[in-house]
Amino acid sequence: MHQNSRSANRFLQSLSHSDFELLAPHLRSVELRHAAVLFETGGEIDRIYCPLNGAISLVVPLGGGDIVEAGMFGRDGIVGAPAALDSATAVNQAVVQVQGQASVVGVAAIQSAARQSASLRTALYQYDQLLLVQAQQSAACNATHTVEERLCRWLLRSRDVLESDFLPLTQEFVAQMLGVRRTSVTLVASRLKEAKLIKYRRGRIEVLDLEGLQDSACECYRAFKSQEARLLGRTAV
Amino acid sequence: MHQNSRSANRFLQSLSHSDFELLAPHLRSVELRHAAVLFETGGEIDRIYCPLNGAISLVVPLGGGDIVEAGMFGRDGIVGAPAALDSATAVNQAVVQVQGQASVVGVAAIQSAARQSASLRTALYQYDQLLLVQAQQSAACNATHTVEERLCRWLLRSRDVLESDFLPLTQEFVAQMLGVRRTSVTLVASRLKEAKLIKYRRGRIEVLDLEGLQDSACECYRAFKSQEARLLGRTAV
DNA sequence: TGCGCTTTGTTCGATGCCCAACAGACCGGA
DNA sequence: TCCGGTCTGTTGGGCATCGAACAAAGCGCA
Repeated sequence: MHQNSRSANRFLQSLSHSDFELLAPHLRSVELRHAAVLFETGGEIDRIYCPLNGAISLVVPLGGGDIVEAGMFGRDGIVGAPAALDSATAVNQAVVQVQGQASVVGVAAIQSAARQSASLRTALYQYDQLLLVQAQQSAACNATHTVEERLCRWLLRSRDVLESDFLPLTQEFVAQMLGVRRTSVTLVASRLKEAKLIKYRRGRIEVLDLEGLQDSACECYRAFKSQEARLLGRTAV
Repeated sequence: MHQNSRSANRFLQSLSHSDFELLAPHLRSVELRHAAVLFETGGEIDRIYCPLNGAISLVVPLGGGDIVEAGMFGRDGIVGAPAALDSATAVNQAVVQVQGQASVVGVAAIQSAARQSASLRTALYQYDQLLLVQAQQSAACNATHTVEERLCRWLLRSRDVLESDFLPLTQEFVAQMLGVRRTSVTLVASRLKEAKLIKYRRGRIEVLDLEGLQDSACECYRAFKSQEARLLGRTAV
């Protein structure tokens, strides 16, 4: 039943046969509904999410209701790794950015599996490192780059996560993730549209010119990709 | 010989007797010289640093030579935890912000110890989480808060790390960490000086009014402290 | 087909920060 | 005591983004 989830999620895919067998009996399917909050900052993480499609953002809530994104994962990763490696308390909020399905494993099962397998722990830890990479690259990017560069970076990353040129997102939502005004996004987006890099209408953004977008993005996009390749490109220790 | 290092560094302090004994034979002392680079992004981490005093910044290098800080640790933490938990490759650059001493453990010894002790792994992992907390809070902060708020937050954090109101730092250096112009720091700093929150001269900043600084800082400072307290306040699993 | 809500577009003044250049002050070393 | 380099102060123009308010258009739903 969950063999197909293994081929859909990169984390499950990367596991050795024996590590996968530790988790397989405990895998369940859940729907990721848009805007659903999977866990809260300081709250308990009750399960680990292995998205099969869609996207999950990890965000920092700020006083005043604003939130800013620190990183995102889709089928290229997992969400909730700390539940397996430590206590099950979240240091951020997880929000469904684009609806989809995920395979999940309850916290008790994943902790028990992690206790048994060092290679599973390493695999989990790599995705935690990958979130750190995103968060710190965002910190640098948000401090120094323009809204246009940051928007391009973010669209490119979303495209990679969703593995589709078609991004079901509103400008309002994007603005929140970037920590800028919605009108700034509208302004920049219309420039990108005019340059034929993207097109969009009411909650649907579509990437038209991948190379062009990359040229307009800051180095942060490539920086993340190269770190991702390095981290996942080999199994460690 | 290294019993005193145990009392000086909070990580070593927090370890159980048996975990500490795993590391004790391998502890060595090193000097942390100002501006020394302990490891590079993508480079090997050859040892874990447990500062006894001074401060180490974890930074993201950007093309063009700029760097932006993602987090910092002093005797309140450790630097290089990933070396023990995964392959020994760094996802960021570690730079000595304020000179001092550190106890260090070579990568082979720490990996071997981590393989033997789950509680040691958990302890190491907590400091990795703490870096994530700093990085993602910085991402949010850099996106939405003013230079004044960010400077105050940063000074407060430095003060906590150094456990001193006296911060041996130049405005140029601070500006780099925050990802802003040096002249912006000068401008804001002189306002803080006028308000009698700080005083300074050529590379020496001194906190005069702690409460006042906290009032001028954004919520991000308190947000980090509360997460730190939560993460370290109890031993997990 | 039409209504209403959501999303996007546009204006415009305000402002915070950039950017570059230079002046002045401090401090250590000769 | 003077000199040179590092650090801080100051200027002023320019631009990106904010902030708030309102207009227009698209889409779902009845």
